[in-house]
Amino acid sequence: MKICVQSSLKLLFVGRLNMIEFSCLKPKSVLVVGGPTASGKSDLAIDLALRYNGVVLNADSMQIYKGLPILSAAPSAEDRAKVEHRLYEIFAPSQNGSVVEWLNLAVKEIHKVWDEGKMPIVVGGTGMYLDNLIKGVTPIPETKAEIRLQVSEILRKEGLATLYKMLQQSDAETASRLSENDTTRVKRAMEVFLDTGKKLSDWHKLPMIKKLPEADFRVVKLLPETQELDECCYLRFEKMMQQGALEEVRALLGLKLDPQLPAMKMLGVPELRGYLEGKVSLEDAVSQGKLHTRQYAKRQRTWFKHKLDAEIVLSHCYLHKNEKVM
RNA sequence: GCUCGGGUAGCUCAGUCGGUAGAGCAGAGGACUGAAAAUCCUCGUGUCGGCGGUUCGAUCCCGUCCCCGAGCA
Repeated sequence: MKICVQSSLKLLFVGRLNMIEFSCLKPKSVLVVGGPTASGKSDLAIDLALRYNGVVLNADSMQIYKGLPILSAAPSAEDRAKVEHRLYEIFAPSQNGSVVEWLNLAVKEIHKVWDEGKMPIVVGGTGMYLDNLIKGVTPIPETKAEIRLQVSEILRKEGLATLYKMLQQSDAETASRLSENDTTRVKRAMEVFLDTGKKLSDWHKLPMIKKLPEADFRVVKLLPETQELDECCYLRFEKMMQQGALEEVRALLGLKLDPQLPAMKMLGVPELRGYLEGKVSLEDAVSQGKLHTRQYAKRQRTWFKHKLDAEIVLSHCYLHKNEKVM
């Protein structure tokens, strides 16, 4: 009988598949690929799928939407022909997805892939999604739509300062943890309190619930140095422009969606929209798009660096031989 | 050539009724528990265009020179 010892951290200096080896995979293993945008994780996922008889599952909060295949870097027909991809482009851009919605779908798909005798390969740049999948979620019930609306109204009429004061009174612990400028989190904390009658800080003291307690997560993360990552981001945005990103945004604007929707905030959309509406030159729009892409990549890099434990860390972008950086 | 604006942080600009200066953006690092490609936190010395003058003290006032923009010739 073979004795399995999970390898400790492997540091790879060249992003080539022949150096990536997962030993002792089990029937309930899940390969996880995390890393910043443009680091080549989708290609890595495909190569892993080819090698381990896998199905690629999306863990990216933007690639889940339809309508922006170029800007979201959705898998191409060619990629889909190589290996099966699931959970891509399944929500309308008018929808507002969430971590838990994704998580429920992902859990279902992972079970299906296991049942098919294949290896689920979860890949994405949304750290929080991977975190919730691997470490679990706090058991807070879904807040009611009317509560969320109520909080939005307070925010709109009274402002964030008022909302923050309310939070200080109802949940001082969370309030002190948050910045008074953090709209997203102050809102969320207030919604939870009003809906459940229980403080968010108390909810957080409960044990996390793992949706896949039986899963053996095997993680590889890409962590290229900033300079290399920047180059990858620039190239990627240029490629998107060549592929017709502008037309894609034009079509999206035709839908007249609420600009607050996640799909409307996708990198490149606000920038190219500025050009299409005659507010900035194309050159400026593109350089802003590149800039925001690399700023985003930096944020993701920070997340993955500190929050995603991995047994394999790649210190370069994962590129195929015909692609070159710089 | 003349007149009027300007020349201040990598960029755009504010300001100092004379006591050596500060915002936004960019940049660096960080956070992140149901919008996360979201949201947020921390970090600001630069010959204040050059040279003179006035002054205890000039980036600020005066002179002069250089550069940019607009107008007039």
